Amino acid sequence: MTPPLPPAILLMGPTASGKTAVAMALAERFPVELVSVDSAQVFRDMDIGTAKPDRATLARHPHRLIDLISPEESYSAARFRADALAAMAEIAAAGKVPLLVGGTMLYFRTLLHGLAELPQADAALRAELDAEAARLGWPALHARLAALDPATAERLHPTDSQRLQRALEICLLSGRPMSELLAESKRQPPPYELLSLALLPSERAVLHARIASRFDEMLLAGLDDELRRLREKYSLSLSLPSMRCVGYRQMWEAQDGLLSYPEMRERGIYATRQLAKRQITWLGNSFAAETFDCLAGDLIDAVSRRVNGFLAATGQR
RNA sequence: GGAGGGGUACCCAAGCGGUCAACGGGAACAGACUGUAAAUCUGUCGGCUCUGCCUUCGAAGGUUCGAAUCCUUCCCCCUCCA
Repeated sequence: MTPPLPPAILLMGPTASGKTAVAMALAERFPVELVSVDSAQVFRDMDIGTAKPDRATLARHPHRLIDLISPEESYSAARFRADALAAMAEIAAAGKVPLLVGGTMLYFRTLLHGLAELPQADAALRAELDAEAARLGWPALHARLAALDPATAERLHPTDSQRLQRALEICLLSGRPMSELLAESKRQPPPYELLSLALLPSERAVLHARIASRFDEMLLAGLDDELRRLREKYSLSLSLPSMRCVGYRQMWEAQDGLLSYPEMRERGIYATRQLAKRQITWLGNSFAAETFDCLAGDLIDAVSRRVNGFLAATGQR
């Protein structure tokens, strides 16, 4: 007879679906503590463009895994898993229920399934591979991968730069093909009784309208200045993960005169919509989550009722 | 009023007698995804009874075996001169 697992709640949804509002409402009503699942909110000083909750909200309901690193650094799915499990353990030990909220679906997946034992990122090697790709083109590196790891090469498109780079990195660092290492890995579900909830829009067009007005709000709130300050304070480049975030990248190009202001706005909105689409694809195909229409008027009540039932069933109420 | 330039698919844009349902790019839609994931990449993208057919390149005529491409008239837009 094993002891029952402690409860934890996952709240997933595309950008602009209203995750934060729901999470705040839940935090008001239930003994939960928030953990952010967001690859952009980990960066310090990137507040407006990543739609971080405002100071007052954060003071009332602290979020874990926000403001972890400088925009000069990079985060990773592996680090997220370790950080998230540690945060969850702390919360559970304090008698609270972890509520993981966010839109970075790879991170949710990693939390749910675990990762294979693969070598860490190696900046020097990546730089070498980048240089080689600049000289020969990614299809040439794809051919190189085909010799080292035919199965993975088969699976990857010759222009999928990022995955080709990683697959080569793994082969070169470990001396073994990525496909083998993956095949050896087994699922490592987190030691919690999970309630997975997904927020999805019943009408895409409404989400698109929200995305546009939210982007305009960011511009009004001073995204331009925020990026200026970041560029003064840190040593940044467009190739860093932080500066590839939606909004920052476009604003960077506008500040460098590569885009007009209206073009920047338009492309920022496009990029946000495309991000939302990718998140929706994940939610539609990869997670067994209970879905709620994020456009429904009674969203918060509906989610609250579900959470209430879950916590009652797990003896947490 | 005069002189030029232009109107191409949702948008931008190439084409300038046949190989054009029409290069590119964008958007949109669908999908993939194991240490960069707000990233990276793929597919579809006029319609259909879909190895072919139908309707499209401002409008209407015309030339031609054959036109988005040539001619005529008309409509609209832009620039310059008055």
